[in-house]
Amino acid sequence: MDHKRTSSATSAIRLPSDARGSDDVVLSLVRPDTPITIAQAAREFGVTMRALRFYESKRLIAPLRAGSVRLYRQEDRERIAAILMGRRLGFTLAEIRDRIAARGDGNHTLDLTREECVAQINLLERQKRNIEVAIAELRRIYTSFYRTLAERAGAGA
Amino acid sequence: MDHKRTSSATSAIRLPSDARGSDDVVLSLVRPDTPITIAQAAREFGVTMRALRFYESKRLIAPLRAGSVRLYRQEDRERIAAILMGRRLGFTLAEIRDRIAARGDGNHTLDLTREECVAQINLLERQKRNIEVAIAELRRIYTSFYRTLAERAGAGA
DNA sequence: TTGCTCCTCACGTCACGTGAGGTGGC
DNA sequence: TTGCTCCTCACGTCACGTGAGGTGGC
Repeated sequence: MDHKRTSSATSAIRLPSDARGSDDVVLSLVRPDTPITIAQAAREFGVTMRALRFYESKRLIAPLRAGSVRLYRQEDRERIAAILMGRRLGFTLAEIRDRIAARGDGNHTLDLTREECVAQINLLERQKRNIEVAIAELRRIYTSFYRTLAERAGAGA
Repeated sequence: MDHKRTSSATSAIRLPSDARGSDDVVLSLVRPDTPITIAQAAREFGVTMRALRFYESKRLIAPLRAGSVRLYRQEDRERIAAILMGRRLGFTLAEIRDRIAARGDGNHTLDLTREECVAQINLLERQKRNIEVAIAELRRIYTSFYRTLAERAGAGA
C-alpha cells in the first residue's frame, strides 16, 4: 500500500490562501535585492512563519542570519516561490527539494522533466477520479433521501 | 487557515484497494452471524489489522473479546463498512464517528443529512478544482518544454 | 520599563505504517 | 519444540499548528 500519496482521505491541493492585497504597494518599496525578515517573507507569500522555518528544517531553503534573525534574499524568495508552486502541483517537500534547481545561473525554480510531469498528471488524474466517484455517491445519497421521503408519504396516504 | 481538510497537498480519497477476489467463496462459507478474527475482517474489507485496531482506539468500533483476541460480529462488520464508505466520501474518522448511526434497529451505517451531503460535495468540488488547476499547469509546463526545445533548435540553425 | 519582533524547543494533529518483544493454542 | 496468529507498546511519517518561555533593539 503506497503510503506517501494516498493514505490521507480527503485533503487535496492547498492554495496559498490568496493573500496578496492592498499592501503590495508597501512591499514594492522594498528593493528586491534587500533581504527581508521572516514576517515580511511570510506576508509576501501568504504562508506562516512556521511554514518557512519548517521548509528550512527540511533543507529546502537556507536564508541568511543576522545573529539569530533570518534574512531572506531574492534567491531565497525565488526558492520559496518554487516550493509553493511545487506544493500546488501536489509534490511532497522531499520531492520538491530534489527538484529545485540550484544552478550557478541563479535559477532557483522547479526543474521538472517531461516524465515527471506525466507521472504527476497521472497521479492527479487518479485523485480527481476518486473525488468524482465520491461526489457521485454523495449525490446518490442526497437524492435517495428524497425518495425515502416520497415513499413514506406514499405509505402514509 | 483551515487545517484539518486542506493542509496536506496531494493525497485525495483513498480507495480500499480493490481487494475482493477469488476467496469470496471461502468467506461465504462463514456464517454471517459467526464472529471472525481480525485477520479475516482485514481481508474481507481490504484493510490492515493496524487500521482496524486504530479505528477501535478512536472508538469507531468495539468488537468482542475472547481473552485478548478480538472477534468481529456482523454488527462490527457493518460498522467497518460504514467507516470505509465514510473514508471514500472524504470524511475524517472523527466525523465518521459522529455520523455512524447506532440505533436500536441494528442499522450501523453512515447517517448523513442533506446538509452534510451538500457541504461535503462542496468541499470535494473545491478539491477537484484545485487538482484541475494543477493538472492544467503541469500540461503547460510539459508543452513549454517542447517550445524551449524548438527555440533552441531555431537559435542553433 | 513596556511593546514588538524574532528565536528555539517541543508536543499535538491526521491516519495509519512498521518493527519490537511477548503470548496462547494447535 | 516449532509455527502461526494474535497481542500491546511505541516510535516514525507528512506538513505543519500551537503554545511556552526567552531574547534583542527601538
